[in-house]
Amino acid sequence: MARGKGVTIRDVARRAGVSITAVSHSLNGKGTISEETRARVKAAADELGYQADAFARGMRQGSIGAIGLVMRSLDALGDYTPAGVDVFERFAGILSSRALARGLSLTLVPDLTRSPVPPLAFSMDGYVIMSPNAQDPVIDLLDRRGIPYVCYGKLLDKPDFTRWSSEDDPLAARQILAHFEAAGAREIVLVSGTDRNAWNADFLQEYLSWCERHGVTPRVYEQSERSGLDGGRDAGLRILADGVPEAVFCMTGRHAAGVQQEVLAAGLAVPGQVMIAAASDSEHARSSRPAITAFELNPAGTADLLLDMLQELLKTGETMGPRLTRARLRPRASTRKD
Amino acid sequence: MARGKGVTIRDVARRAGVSITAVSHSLNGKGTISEETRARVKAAADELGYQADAFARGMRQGSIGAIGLVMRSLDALGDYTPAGVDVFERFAGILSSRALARGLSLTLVPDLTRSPVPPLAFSMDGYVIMSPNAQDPVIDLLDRRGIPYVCYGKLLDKPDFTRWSSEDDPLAARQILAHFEAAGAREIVLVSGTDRNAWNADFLQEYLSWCERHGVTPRVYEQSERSGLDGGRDAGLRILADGVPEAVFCMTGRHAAGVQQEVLAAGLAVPGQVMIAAASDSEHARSSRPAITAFELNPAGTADLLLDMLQELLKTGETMGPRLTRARLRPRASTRKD
DNA sequence: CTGAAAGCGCTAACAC
DNA sequence: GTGTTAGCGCTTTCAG
Repeated sequence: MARGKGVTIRDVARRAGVSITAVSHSLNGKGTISEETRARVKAAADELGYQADAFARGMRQGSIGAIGLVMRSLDALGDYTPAGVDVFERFAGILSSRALARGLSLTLVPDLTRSPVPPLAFSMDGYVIMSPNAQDPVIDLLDRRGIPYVCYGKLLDKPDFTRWSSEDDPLAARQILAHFEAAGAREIVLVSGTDRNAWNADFLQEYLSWCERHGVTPRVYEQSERSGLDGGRDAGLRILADGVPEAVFCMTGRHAAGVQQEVLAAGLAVPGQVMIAAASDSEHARSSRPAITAFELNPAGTADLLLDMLQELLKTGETMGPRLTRARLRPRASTRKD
Repeated sequence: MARGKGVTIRDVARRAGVSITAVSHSLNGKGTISEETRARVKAAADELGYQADAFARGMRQGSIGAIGLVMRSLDALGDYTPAGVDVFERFAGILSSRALARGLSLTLVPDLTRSPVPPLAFSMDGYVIMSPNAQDPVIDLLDRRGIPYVCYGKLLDKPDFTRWSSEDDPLAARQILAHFEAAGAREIVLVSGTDRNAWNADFLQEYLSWCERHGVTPRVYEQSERSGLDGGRDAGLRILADGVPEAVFCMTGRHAAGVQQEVLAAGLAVPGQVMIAAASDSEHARSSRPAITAFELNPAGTADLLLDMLQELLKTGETMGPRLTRARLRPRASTRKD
């Protein structure tokens, strides 16, 4: 059952009146087969609805045309509910359709280090790891097993690791800081996430370096990515208690929306007195009033680059990275100062 | 490469000083093996980090612990971008983690009838088809190949088909109509989607039957699920042009938000003059002002029921359905009449 | 209780 | 150009 209707290469060979080698070679364009035989075999295969058994083939060639996706940022959540960041919600679907276009199927594999590990997990051709953490056990496991992988986001603790792609986060960080600056803000607050990934680290570092260059005391408020709107409100209250800043930059759209609610509730004007922006766009950012300026990430472009790298890695055993895409800043009312 | 580090059953056998049969039986709890041997084998397997090759195993037993997910509602979109309906965005992730808990991995397979079909596609143990269309070619293909599947949503053109699960849509439809009625509305308009699936059909049918029972002339406005907020605004304008109703019921949260924007723009009060509700919750519905009443679907519960059915089907060759879950009506300000 | 051996469907040497 | 054959790693009779 579930095995290509039981039509084997032997059936096709019999039908076409040739050997099974002839069938294999014809269908895979491998050996030296006359055009005529090739055509006859193809016809026979079509008539029978022949489809090479993926397992048998995989067993012989050691690869099967399937890659796995591990979403580290979602592993913390039991139910894989989107964390309110557009890019997470969309990436699996986008990667899957991009992979399909290359003849690869995409399997979602939650945390490989937790049992039960699905049987196929260690037989994937390779993996895409989204938002790997520092000292990520999943990365260790793949290394130990010698399974090829590429990452969406760099490995914080392995600066020599190059097989990653992502939006250019430091660039985006500088861009938003310049955006605030151009609108006249100097006292800028950062609401960062708590996951130990490159995304948080890069923005934090650029922020700190900006503060240093401008002689401003940094104000960083940590808030779990998963705390959502309420976490944003919490951060907002803490920020206001410490003194009203000219601008607040949040890593997630939900946090930004929460901060904005509290800022408005305190009777402050957005963007008049406080500007607000987010490092990742989401429905919350778009539909808040005023709408919140945010970066639209580029999961589609990044997915393509990651697949390029992974395929190269599978083929040649190595690949060169990192490869960067660009996030697009979407200026909205929350930072419009005129 | 990518093959369990190359540790085979033979290596384990040698290490434990037994035959490969003993290893296989020990690890799978199959034959009659002494407790002592079993323990020795297990120890050897652990030390070597042995992991049975999924392809070899799959080849022998014809199944591999992997199921496929086809999202018909998203196949129409090239990039699998969520259509603004919570349940689509979440279902893949939820199903994947629920499947994992049962030792199954989940592979996303966009439209099986379009090439190139990934190699594994026809070797899946079974499939979950989300929102199958009427006369769905994917269903035909699976039937032809004899590949087991279950559906999220019934097959409109196959009333005898029972291997499906979903929220009880007719019940939800009656519930929202009663909700409107209780708030004093009689002239109710339906903004339906255009996909030919059970979801649309069931709501439409209950709506028509309600109208008939109440001697009200039905007013149905079709709008593609993919038209989003703009589509909702368009529907809103058409509705207002035809006469202001007491209530508008939209299949998607985005449509509802769009309709509400136009209703408010026309100077009408929501819910004072026009009430609005949606058949599926989404960020749009929640963050509109006033917030829009909507049904919160139950993808987690439905995923479990679907997996129950699929596993039963795989094991016994048959399963009984349909199995219904319940959507929860979330009353919000858009229908609060006091 | 344990092991030898057949064979799943396929690909790739290697003969013819 | 074409066919024979040896396995890939595993499970499963079937003898011992």
